Amino acid sequence: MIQQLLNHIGKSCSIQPDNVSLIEPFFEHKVYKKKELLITEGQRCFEKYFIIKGCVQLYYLKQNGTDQTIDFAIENWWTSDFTAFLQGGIAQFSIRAIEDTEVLSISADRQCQLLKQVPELNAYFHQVFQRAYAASQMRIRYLFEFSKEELYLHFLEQFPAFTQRVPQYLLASFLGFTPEYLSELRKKFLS
Amino acid sequence: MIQQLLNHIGKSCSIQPDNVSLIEPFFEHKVYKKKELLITEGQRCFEKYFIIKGCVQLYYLKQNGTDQTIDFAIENWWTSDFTAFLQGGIAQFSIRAIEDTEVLSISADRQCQLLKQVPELNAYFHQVFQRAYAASQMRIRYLFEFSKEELYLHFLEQFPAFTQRVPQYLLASFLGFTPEYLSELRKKFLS
DNA sequence: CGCGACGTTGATTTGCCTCAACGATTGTGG
DNA sequence: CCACAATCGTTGAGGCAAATCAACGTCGCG
Repeated sequence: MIQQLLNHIGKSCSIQPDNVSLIEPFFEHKVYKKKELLITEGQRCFEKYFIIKGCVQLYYLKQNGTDQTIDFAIENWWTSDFTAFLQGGIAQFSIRAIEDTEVLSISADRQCQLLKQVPELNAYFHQVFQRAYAASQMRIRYLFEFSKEELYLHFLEQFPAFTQRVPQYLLASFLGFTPEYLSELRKKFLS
Repeated sequence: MIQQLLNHIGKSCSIQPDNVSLIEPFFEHKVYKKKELLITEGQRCFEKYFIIKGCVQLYYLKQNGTDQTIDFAIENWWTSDFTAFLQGGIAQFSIRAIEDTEVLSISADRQCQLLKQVPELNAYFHQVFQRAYAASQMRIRYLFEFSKEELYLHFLEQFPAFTQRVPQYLLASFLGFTPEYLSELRKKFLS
């Protein structure tokens, strides 16, 4: 469990074996059922989450009452409302488990202590966030570059496995259009 | 010059005084005239840039031949095509100076060496990218949440200074719509 | 079985783009 | 210092992608 996180860390930086046992107690193991919320828009958010198993959705509520999904996170990804996490402030997003999900969570405070004790981990998080930011730049590019139809086809191509994993209406919410329009597209490209 | 970067670093982590002189030679000071390119879509990109002075635009070329701006960067921001930077690959974006601009640049290789010698800097970059990623999450939110009209008004409100600094057509390109439509909006809200 | 979640279909509307043409402003070489 | 070109901004007509709204299948679950 913690081992999975350690493996992931090990890819970016090497930690002294005697630090391994040091790291574990900083994290809290949490389990969520499908549809449960990890954090809620409008409430304080102190924590970030490393997904051990499952899948979650980062989203906010639109004026019309439907969700807009910003991002999905699956095994070995970090997720949170990072603006709130950084400032210890009010979350602008919610995070919901869309499958039964296990995470390791850590609060900003405890992360701060952890990094003092095991500063090598900064190299790990540097990597994690540089990659996340790079992916985000590309995401923004695609949002501008592609029509909704192209966004859909591009997603199918890049993440065919994901299509099995999430229901249609979540896909639509992630890509930023209505389930009705997705339905139209599926009819057009039925295979 | 290097001092400006050191100041910025100093806000996130403390470096040993004897490391200060160590850091400088890893960076290259470069100067660009308005409209010059720092990196070019389709060519290799090895470097990232810390803006000392000026303003640059990260963008790509759309099919219709116009630019789509992904991001601006000004004093004390890092910019690059990070996907290419991380993989030493082909850039999918160009970066253009939109004012006369001075930067400190560092290649991925040299950054790697630097981080070996001054590992404290990982804490700095961890901060930088976590913040950048947080901002990117919010950017994506706004792209979904707001109509073009709202995007425009929201930008005016959040970055009034910027409006003086960049021409209208760049603003339109950043917000993702046509100069013609921006013109319509300006007429509507002329103050 | 009956209810709620999910998906589909079609009619109508609209936000924004495209294209084309025309002022205004800037800058550059003669 | 002017002339001419290029850059930048505006205006209007016409068109389309995608949203909205409403209604109807369909499946899984209590």
